[in-house]
This record gives sequence, C-alpha cells and structure tokens, in this order.
Amino acid sequence: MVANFSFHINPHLFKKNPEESAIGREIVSNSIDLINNLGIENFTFKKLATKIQHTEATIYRYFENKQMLLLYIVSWYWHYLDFLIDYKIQNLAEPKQKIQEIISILSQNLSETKLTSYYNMAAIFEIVIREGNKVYLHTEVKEINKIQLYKPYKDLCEKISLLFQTYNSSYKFSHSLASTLVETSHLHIFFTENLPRLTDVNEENKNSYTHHFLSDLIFKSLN
Amino acid sequence: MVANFSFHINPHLFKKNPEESAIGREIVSNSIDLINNLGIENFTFKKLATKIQHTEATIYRYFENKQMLLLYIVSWYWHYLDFLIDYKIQNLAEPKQKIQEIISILSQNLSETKLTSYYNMAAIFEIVIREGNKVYLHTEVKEINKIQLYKPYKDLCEKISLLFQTYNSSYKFSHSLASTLVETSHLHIFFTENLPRLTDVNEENKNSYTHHFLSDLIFKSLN
DNA sequence: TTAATTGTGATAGTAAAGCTATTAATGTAA
DNA sequence: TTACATTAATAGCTTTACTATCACAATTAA
Repeated sequence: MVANFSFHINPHLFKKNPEESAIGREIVSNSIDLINNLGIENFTFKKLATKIQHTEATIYRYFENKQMLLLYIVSWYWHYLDFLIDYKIQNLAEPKQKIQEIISILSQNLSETKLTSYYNMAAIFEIVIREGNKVYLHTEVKEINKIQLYKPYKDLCEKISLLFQTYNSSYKFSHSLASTLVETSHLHIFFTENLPRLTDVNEENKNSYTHHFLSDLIFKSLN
Repeated sequence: MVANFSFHINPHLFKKNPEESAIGREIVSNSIDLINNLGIENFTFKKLATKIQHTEATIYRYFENKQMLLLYIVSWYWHYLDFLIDYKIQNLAEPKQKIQEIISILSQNLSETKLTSYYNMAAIFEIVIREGNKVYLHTEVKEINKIQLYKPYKDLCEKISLLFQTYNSSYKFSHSLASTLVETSHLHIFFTENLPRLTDVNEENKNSYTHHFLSDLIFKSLN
C-alpha cells in the first residue's frame, strides 16, 4: 500500500512548516538519510546543506536546531505508528489478536507491516531505534513537555494502554506496560543486532526472537 | 557504610589513569557534578577545566573526549551495581528474596541501598538514568564493543540472568529480562519524574510505584 | 655535579560546529 | 509603479573539539 501520510504536526516543532515547500521536503527527506548514516552526533546542518545544494541559513529558517529536526522525525514516526496500529487492528475481533498485532508491528516483521511513504521508512526506523529516546533524555525535557511535543508518544501509549485494559481490566500498570513495550522493542532490536549477549538471541531463533520475548513479557504481565 | 571502591577499569577507557593522580581524581569527581547539572550535550572540557582551574589540554591527557569520560562514569556505576548486588544478597537464602533485593536496588529506595563513596553518588545515579544509554546508542557501538568496554554491563546482566535461572530454570529469556529490568528501571525513574503519563504513577503511590511495577513485571515473567 | 630522559601541565593555536545579522532577490498588494 | 512582505544567500561571529609545541620539574645516568 502506498499512502501520502499527513499528520497534524505540532507547529512548535519547526519555525517554518517543511511540508509547505519543496526545499522543506528536501530538508526532511535528506536529513533522514544523513542522520541514519552519520548518527545525530556527527550530523550537521552544514553537511545537510551541502547535500541539498542550499545554505545552512536556509535550513535554520525551517528548524531551530538539529535536535528539533530529530524530534520532528521521531514525532512523524509516533504518528505513523499510531496510524498503522489502527489500520492493522481494525478488522481484528479479539483484544488478544490486536495486542499480538501491535507486538508484531513493534518487533518489525517488516515486510508485512510496512506502509510505504515519501520518506525512507527503513532509515526512519533505524533512526528511531538508535536516536529515538535522545529526544527526551536531556535536561530540557520539562520545557519541551510543556509545549506538548511528546503528546503523540503519550497518545500512542494511551491507545495501547486502553487495549491492555480491555484485555484485562484488573491490570494496574497498563500505561507503564505500554511505554515499556515500545521502549523495549526498540532496545531489543538494537541489542540483538549489536550487543547480543544482553539477550538470548542465537543463530536459529534470530528472526523471531524479539517477537517471542515481547509476547512472553506482555501476555504474562496481563494474565 | 563508607568504602573506597576501586574496580578494575578497562584501560581503553582513558589515556592516563585518573585514579593515579590528584588532578585525575578532580577531573572525574568534578565532571560528575558538571555533567549532572548541564547534561552531556552542554558539558564541555573547557567548562570542566575552568571549574578545576586547569587547562583543557590537561583533561585531554586523561580522556580522549567527553563520551569516553561519560563511559568511564557509567562503567564505574556498572561495577558499583555489581558490587552492591553481591553485598546486599549475600546473606539472603532464597532466590526470590535475592531478586526482590535487586529490584529494590534498581528502584532506588535509596536511603537503604546506598553505599557512600568519594564520588557524588546521587549525581552518578542521575547521570546514568538520563545519559546512560547514550554510551551505546550511537554508530560506533560495534568498535567500542570489540574493545570490551561494555563488558561490565554484560557481566551485570549475566549475574542477574543466572539468578533468574536459579529461580526458574525453564524460563527462556533470562538475559533479555535482565537487561530489560536494568533499562526499564532507569527509564521508569525518569518517566515518573518527567513524563508521568507514560506510567500509572500518582500522588499516593509515588514513592513505591516503580518498585511495584518492576516486581509485577519480573515475577509474572518468571512464574 | 652536570647532562640526558621522562613525565607533567601550560600556551597557543586550528578547523569545524552552531548560530545570526544583514543584504539581496523575488513575489504580492495597493 | 511603488511599497511591502517573504524568502534565500552572504558573511560573519562565538563556541566547541582537538592538537602541536613549549616549559618546567623530577628522575636517572655519567
């Protein structure tokens, strides 16, 4: 399926809406590739400017700094996930099936769950896994939270949390379990690839490992 | 209890061992306060140099860059945790009690579990919670892993994992559960403080919340 | 005792990163 | 046609990140 996603993005994320001009779209789309290749620490607006044949100052007209651009990309992912979850579970009858589907999406059995878009989705996933929690793990978290920039993440957790409640209304930690599911899925995809001794992955179970672990974790908590 | 911890720190972490000179100890001890106050992104060797009345170049004689200094601090914490766990569980008979004790330590019911040291322990904890996973969430993770700089973290997970196995030998994800326990404890301490809607914390359960959630998560997984 | 060696921190840089004030060009409205 | 507003480019500045070299003191060697 090919769709043109357009989510309501919090205007505090940018100085000028990058969706509304060709240069803006070039900035976002090329930054996704560049951040993925270099990592956010080595990524600079200068390098991006060179890549898209414009000047640094032009990029500063759209984004306050590279951290805001990263948050823009990660926000886009949160909205995308929210949308994808709705899309995937709408025809499933049982809460259990819906939860299983969410776990599948987060474990990235990608071929089946991916929706394509204008952006390089594989690069966005890698960015979110490696850089995602840097958008809140810093000293300005409270100020950024005040202007609602983490709302899409909270909404996503709220959605998953409600499903958990539907499945087992006596469970006391549904929000925590939802955020833990999202965070643990990202970390585990990173660990299985880079630090496998922090997991129990091996050659045989490689493809399904993260999915199995997350299913075990979530359903044992909920039952 | 007051103790003078001295762990075997991997020599790749520094250019010159900071434990072996007064200036080296000043560098580490003051960097802990400064990184805690500024965050690793705003922390610079120049600011640290000003604080300790020496030059930037002096600091560069000890540490390659601020990321290595952060990894030094986080490594110190991993060793400390490993030591503290041994110290706290040695007199406990049952695996269940031992696991409960580890969860207590990680939930930071601090007053009881803290061992004091030359360094500002409260600052180290805050650094680990906010900056800890930045030491591996980057593009050079594989090179750093090759020179064994994550070994103390892996050893810590191995220790916790073995306890899980003793408690329930049929559980298949003991390493994953160990790393998830450590990571989730850090994230949840951060969330309850800064992004409470990602959890189910409230005014009444505030103090014990993280501990309850982690206990529920771990023992349901293991039973 | 003097000369050579070694280990230390200080000085003084450079290149890149991060950001901004000003100017120039283009499009729109009166 | 002129005034105004929007947008990008130019050129800069400050800070960060890092390094080459120097100076000094302690140690050792002749």
